[in-house]
Amino acid sequence: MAANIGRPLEFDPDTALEAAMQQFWSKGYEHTSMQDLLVAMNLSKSSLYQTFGGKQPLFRRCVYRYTDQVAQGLGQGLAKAPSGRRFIEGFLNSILKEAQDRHGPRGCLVMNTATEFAQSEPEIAHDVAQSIDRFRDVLQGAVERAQSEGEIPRERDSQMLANYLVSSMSGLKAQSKAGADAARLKGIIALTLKALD
Amino acid sequence: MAANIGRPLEFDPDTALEAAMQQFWSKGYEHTSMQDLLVAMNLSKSSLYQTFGGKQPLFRRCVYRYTDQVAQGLGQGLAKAPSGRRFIEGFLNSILKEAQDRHGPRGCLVMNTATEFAQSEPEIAHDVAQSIDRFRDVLQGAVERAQSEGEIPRERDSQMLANYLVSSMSGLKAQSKAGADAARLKGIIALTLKALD
DNA sequence: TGTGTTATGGACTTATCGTTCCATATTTAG
DNA sequence: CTAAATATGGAACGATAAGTCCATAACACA
Repeated sequence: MAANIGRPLEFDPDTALEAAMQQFWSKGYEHTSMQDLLVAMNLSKSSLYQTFGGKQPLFRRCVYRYTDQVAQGLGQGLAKAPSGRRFIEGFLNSILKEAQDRHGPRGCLVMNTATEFAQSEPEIAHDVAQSIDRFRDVLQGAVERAQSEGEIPRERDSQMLANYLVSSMSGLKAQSKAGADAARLKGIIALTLKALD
Repeated sequence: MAANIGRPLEFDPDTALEAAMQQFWSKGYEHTSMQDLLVAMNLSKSSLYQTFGGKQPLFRRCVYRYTDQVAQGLGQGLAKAPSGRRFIEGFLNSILKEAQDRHGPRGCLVMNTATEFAQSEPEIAHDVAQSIDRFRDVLQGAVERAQSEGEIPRERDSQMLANYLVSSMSGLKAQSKAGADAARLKGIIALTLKALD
């Protein structure tokens, strides 16, 4: 496939992609210029175009990468968690930490993308919907584990609960980004968990 | 104050502002160009700059206008509602209608603005935080009315419940914008209401 | 009617955007 | 050592953005 002939790349595409993702996550698509990307990724314009095809294709790869990382991270967290319920609690509480992150609260890249593009770009809207369903599926696994462990009533619809958790996460991250303090977020989280009983 | 001397305006500033707000709500700040605004508002560039000062000041006035309209609309809805609880249910269910709106699901202009600017523009972040608190205050009134009517337990913290409702609304609107269908939204709404019991 | 005041339309300016292109550098295969 | 292939750096391009400026139009008042 990839011919091993010719001059070799002077950068690691994966590292560059990660840097681009961080930029888009912090500033959104429109507020990130090519210049910003070139600096963050530490490569030349030609290399960016040759390797990633341009700004928009790069962005879509970043959203995909983010989705993978988050879904995979949640899956691993669930595997290690002492119980499904505890995992869900930890998942919601982790939003509190984001506010103290060095980047500040950046929200969820997928939902940020939905806000920026869902209305105008059908292809990106499709990516977003797929990402959301991936998050939902992992959380549904957590709900079902909690049900099997007796921490959530078995008769509840696990898929709906998972949809609810995705929606709640999105709301919480938006509140955090909009300046809500820790006390407010904690209160919202506590109420959110009530719906699981 | 406003001198009534000189050539009179050929447009109604309030109508123009409403048109600008609809544009910003539909497309966001960056995706709305001056050209878009001039067409939507039906006025000349000079008039826009003279009357509104430029794109950013116009945008902030639009966000303020939106906040006023929503807060006032909620207040009137609450006054007419048969009960506090019923008002809250109607408030959440109204998000379902937005998806069938001729504009499509546009989310909440205030939260869209938070997503686009909270990280980079402190002044706008301040406006956003104020708007959120105004929404919260109206909803807190609804919660307290429901408590006095025996539909929500009196011992619950009405302010926290109101914060929770704001966050839930924001999450729901984001899900709607991201393509969630009516069934999914209804399920989330039903779960959201459980937290009030 | 004339003067001061504000509004309007449109040309113009300046900056920045994403993208393309080409000459040059660096590698592998034969 | 040569030729083919790929990567890189930087100049140049076309488009579009927001914002400014000025000549002209339309009013109120005296």
